[in-house]
Amino acid sequence: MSARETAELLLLVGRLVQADGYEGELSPAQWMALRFFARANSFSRTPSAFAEFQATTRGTASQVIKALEAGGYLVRRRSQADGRSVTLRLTDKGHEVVARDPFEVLVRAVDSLNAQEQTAMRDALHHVLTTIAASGAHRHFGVCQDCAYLGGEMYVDSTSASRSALECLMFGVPIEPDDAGLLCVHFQPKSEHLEDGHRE
Amino acid sequence: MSARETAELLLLVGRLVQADGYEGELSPAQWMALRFFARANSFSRTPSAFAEFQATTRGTASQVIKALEAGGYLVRRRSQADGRSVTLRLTDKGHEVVARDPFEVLVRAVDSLNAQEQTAMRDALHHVLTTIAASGAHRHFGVCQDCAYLGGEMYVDSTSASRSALECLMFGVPIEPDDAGLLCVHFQPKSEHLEDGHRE
DNA sequence: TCCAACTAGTTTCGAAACGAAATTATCAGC
DNA sequence: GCTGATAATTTCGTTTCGAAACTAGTTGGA
Repeated sequence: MSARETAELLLLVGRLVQADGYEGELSPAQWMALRFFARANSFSRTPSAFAEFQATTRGTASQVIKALEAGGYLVRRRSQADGRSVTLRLTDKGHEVVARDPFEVLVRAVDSLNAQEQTAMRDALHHVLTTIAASGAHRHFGVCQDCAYLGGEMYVDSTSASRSALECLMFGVPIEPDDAGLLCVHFQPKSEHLEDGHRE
Repeated sequence: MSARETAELLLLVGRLVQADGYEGELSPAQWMALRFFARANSFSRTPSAFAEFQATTRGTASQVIKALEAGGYLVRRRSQADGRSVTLRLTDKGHEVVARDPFEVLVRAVDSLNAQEQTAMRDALHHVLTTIAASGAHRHFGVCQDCAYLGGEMYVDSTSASRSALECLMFGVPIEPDDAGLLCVHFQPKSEHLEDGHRE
């Protein structure tokens, strides 16, 4: 009963923030895309990855990207490894704009919670998202730190960003320091229990 | 920094659930309307209230309602108190459908959290929603129990539904037992501090 | 080498959802 | 009755979306 109420609140918050996004230069979908490309690692800055992240089709994703490109927020570059593939990158203008995201209202609201509440909320959302992703056909994106394919040097302190030579076991390539904290399409949760383990 | 991540998770969960809503008989907007009219009290089952709840215009709300009415999910009745006003009610078919809401995935996901986590999440969402509502032009809906206009008999146990003769101080009318737990347009938070008070 | 199956991305199309503005009907105050 | 406000609806043009068709590059046999 209370679970239903909480779930409704969740949906409503998303709805309100999205509605706020309308009044401005970019549409809600465009904001989502810009946020995604700002937060995705080099493996994941592609139209397909964004489509999956957004639970939409590649066609729709393509249109959103085209609009952002036309507006000068994104630039594209063909992959030299795979001629079909395309990588998107934020321009300076794009970076300026994400800094003025209307979504900052939500960030500030979350920030006004105390540390314990923030941790509880993030962990709970994490759990909910994993559950939904498991039940549906959706993929759950994540960062290297929480990924099953993370290899190389051990790290001890889970709160500090890792900066030593880590390796992605999926591709056998070193993980760039800049990429370690960014979202990845190929993310694989270590395990259900481990994912929830760091809760106090 | 972590607040940003949490906020993104929040938005993403909303997006995923909405995407799930697409595959079926009803559109996401129609699902929202059906949920709203299932959970709103008798003061609030109007097109205008739904529009405000959804942060959309009355015109858009009107169209969604018309579609649901045509599908046999809602019935309308003119208010005898105010000839302009209209009250919507779910049909049996409407009730059947909300029970099979794709959004149930989210409810189950929230339900899989332990009691403490659920409470923490609901309180945190509550706080976030209030903050957003305060910063923007949006109104925050709520239930009689948390409302500044609640009068009449005292209640002690906040977890059990109140069943004695409560009164709405705004209209000076008794609150029907069925309405006490439902959302209300005229909801007014008691105070910022009291709202956050019942946290441990 | 050639060809079939596959994958990344794009385009097109029709169905919606949306906000804005105009419209109708009703109410409240004078 | 007259005026202004309010509840709801209608209309219109724009935007967004998913589905499906399409282009181009890749992969893996035979």
